[in-house]
Amino acid sequence: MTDTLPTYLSALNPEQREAVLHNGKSLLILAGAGSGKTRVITTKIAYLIRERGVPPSAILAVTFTNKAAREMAERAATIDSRAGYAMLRTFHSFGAWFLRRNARFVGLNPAFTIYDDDDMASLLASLAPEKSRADIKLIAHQISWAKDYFIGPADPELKLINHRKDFQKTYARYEERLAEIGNVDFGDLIKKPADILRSNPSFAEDFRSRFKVIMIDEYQDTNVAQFALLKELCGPETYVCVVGDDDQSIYRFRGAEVRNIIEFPDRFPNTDIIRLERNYRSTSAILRVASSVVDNNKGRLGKTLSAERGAGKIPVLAFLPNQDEEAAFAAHLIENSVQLGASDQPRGGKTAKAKHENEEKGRYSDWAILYRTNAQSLGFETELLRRHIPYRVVGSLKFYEREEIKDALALLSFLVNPRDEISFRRVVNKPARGVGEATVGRVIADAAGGDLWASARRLSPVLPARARAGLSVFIEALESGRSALTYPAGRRDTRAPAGETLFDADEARPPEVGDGAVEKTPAKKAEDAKRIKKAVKKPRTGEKGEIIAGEGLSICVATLIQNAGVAAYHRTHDEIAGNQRIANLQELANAASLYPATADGLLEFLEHIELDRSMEERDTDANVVTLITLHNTKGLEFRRVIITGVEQGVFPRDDKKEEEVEEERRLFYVGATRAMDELYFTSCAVRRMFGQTAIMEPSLFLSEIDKSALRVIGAAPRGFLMKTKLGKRRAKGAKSADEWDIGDRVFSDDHGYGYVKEIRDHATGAVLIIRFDTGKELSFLSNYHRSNLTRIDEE
DNA sequence: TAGTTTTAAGTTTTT
DNA sequence: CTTAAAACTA
Repeated sequence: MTDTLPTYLSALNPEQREAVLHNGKSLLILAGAGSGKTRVITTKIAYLIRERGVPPSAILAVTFTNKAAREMAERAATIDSRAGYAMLRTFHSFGAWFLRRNARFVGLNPAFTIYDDDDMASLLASLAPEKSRADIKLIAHQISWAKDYFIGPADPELKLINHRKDFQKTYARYEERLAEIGNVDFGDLIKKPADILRSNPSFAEDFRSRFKVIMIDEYQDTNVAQFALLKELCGPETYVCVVGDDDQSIYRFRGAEVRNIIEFPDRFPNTDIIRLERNYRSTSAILRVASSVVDNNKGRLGKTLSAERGAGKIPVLAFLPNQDEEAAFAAHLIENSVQLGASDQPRGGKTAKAKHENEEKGRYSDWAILYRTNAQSLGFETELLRRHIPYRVVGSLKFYEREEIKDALALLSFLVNPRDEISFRRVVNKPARGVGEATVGRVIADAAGGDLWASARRLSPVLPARARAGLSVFIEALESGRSALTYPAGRRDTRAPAGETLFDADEARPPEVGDGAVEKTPAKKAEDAKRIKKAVKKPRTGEKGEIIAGEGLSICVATLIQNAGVAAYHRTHDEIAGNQRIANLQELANAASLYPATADGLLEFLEHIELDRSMEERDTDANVVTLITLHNTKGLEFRRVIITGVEQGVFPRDDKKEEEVEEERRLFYVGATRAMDELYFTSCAVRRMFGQTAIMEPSLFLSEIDKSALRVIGAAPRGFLMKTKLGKRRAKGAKSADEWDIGDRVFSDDHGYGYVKEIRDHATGAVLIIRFDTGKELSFLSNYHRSNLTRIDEE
């Protein structure tokens, strides 16, 4: 039996094994939901190292999220520890890595910081102050869109995004200004590396020898620019393996191009295709529901998932009157299942197995509540809190969106890059220290696109007393932050001249072609992860509310925040909210303690924050319910899933065009296939949206499911699924008609006088269409709006 | 310039 | 309804 496969390979099914052992030119793995795709990738990495002698550093594996990258690294390392030396990153983080090492090709200082969408908008606003915010946002969006499609300002294809000449001009000016500042935006992290490789053929040829194997996960969500980058990274020797599922492409709005996966075999000649269609996650009842919706899509490769886990429970669709009931329903389901487990708990001695089963039954962490938009989480949070059900909200980026955190980060960014006008404007007078618009304007004009820190220093003596004093505080704070840093290696003079950048362009690191010397060891990475957890868990704050410095980079962060007067401002300004803000700043400082107190460490810290804002280390052991957007569930699985708000206008939104509806269908498919054992849908008759109570219809997707595939709870609206006779409902409608008649005069506190124009039936009673004297027409549900609407009896 | 009041606008999904 | 920007006042 010496010729049998090693255990880690024999554990795979034939298709998975074929995918792992495949060798040839390029490979496309079409992996359905729950088909063990991650396992294939991680095993393949280990296999290449073990059996094929591929050096780990010659393997590049690209994932979609940082979380996925971490997970993959962990799993691969359990098969072979050397896998930890492979490069596992997101596309953007790979782009940043590449760009820092090869920035000189595009005249960029390697110490760039990364602008997020807000910074992008601020920069655009400073270029075109006459434009409204909505316009700025649109332009910002179109520019990122262009970059996702690998279109520069000079490319004729730009017309396809916005044909107007002034858009082209704005884009060009934006690029110029960004280059002057020396920063990059998200799109640049992909586009610039591709540009560099494309326009430097001999360098590109050298670089291609670094990575012999390139694997890309979630390939269905890559965009045109990422495809271009992939093409540039591939030499004649490179082995390319992409993995994806066209039915799970859900990031079109961000430039994802499903065609990348559909046309992959055409773009990479001699591609072999392997399909993974055995689903190990969900029961067939769940898969049936998921497939019946996505089957309505036209543009897809098509596949048939087979359930390896048997029939299972029929998914439940609950029609509920409103959001509160929806939250209560979800909470009730969870509570019930957990209590069931608890009450079954053995009183006396029972076997460990029985105990284990009970525990499984009763865990909060089996449950996930899914919703389309982050805003929907609120109602569930309230209800879960009330019932003392533990939960966690995944992925709302709130922490880094808090004003105090953005301010602190802007201070740090400015410290790294004193040409960063956007950060400078944000923090120079925050908290207010007498540096007004006029002074800011003078400094910016004086710097003329150059070093603002130096200009501030130079101008300070000639400014009026108040501005001078304020600016001095700002400059001194920066200097205190800088002196908390050690300078980059190789620099003799630790005392930098005033206003000098931490990194100078001429000091740029030499280009790196495949050395990989600075990569962290797997052990180091694991240790870092532990320290992150520890630091984040224990936020300490000083007694008087000052920010306490820990070790490493936190000294710099704490010093800077402290001396800029930010902490003092929050402390004195708002006692209640201020405490929270200071605690947040403290948390930021704590997170920084993991990085060395060097300029490089600061850069690394900022980059980490820009590229991975999720903050939470997913603590899989915690026994809590997960609240999460449908988008965020990609790659996750839960025993029991509740998909909420399955209503027309919410999921899908009604303003969707056909192609976008297809994308929402895929999102439905992604959400439903997260469930292992039980799946629930909730659909409300009424929902508070935009500050108004709207009458909802069940989602189009629900009507695409065969009624035998779902168990329906609650009253379905008429005409939906159940083919009830019209007359039956009429009788009920007549009931409410004795309260309301067409033509009744009504009064509403919000909208004034009006009359009943129409009465319609709905799941929970009559719907009144009221035409107000203002000309506005609104719908009211008679059972839920009585307080808002009164009938005026006329003679 | 800072703080307050008023008004308007916006709510998808994320690296 | 909430949040953010603009306008206004001290």
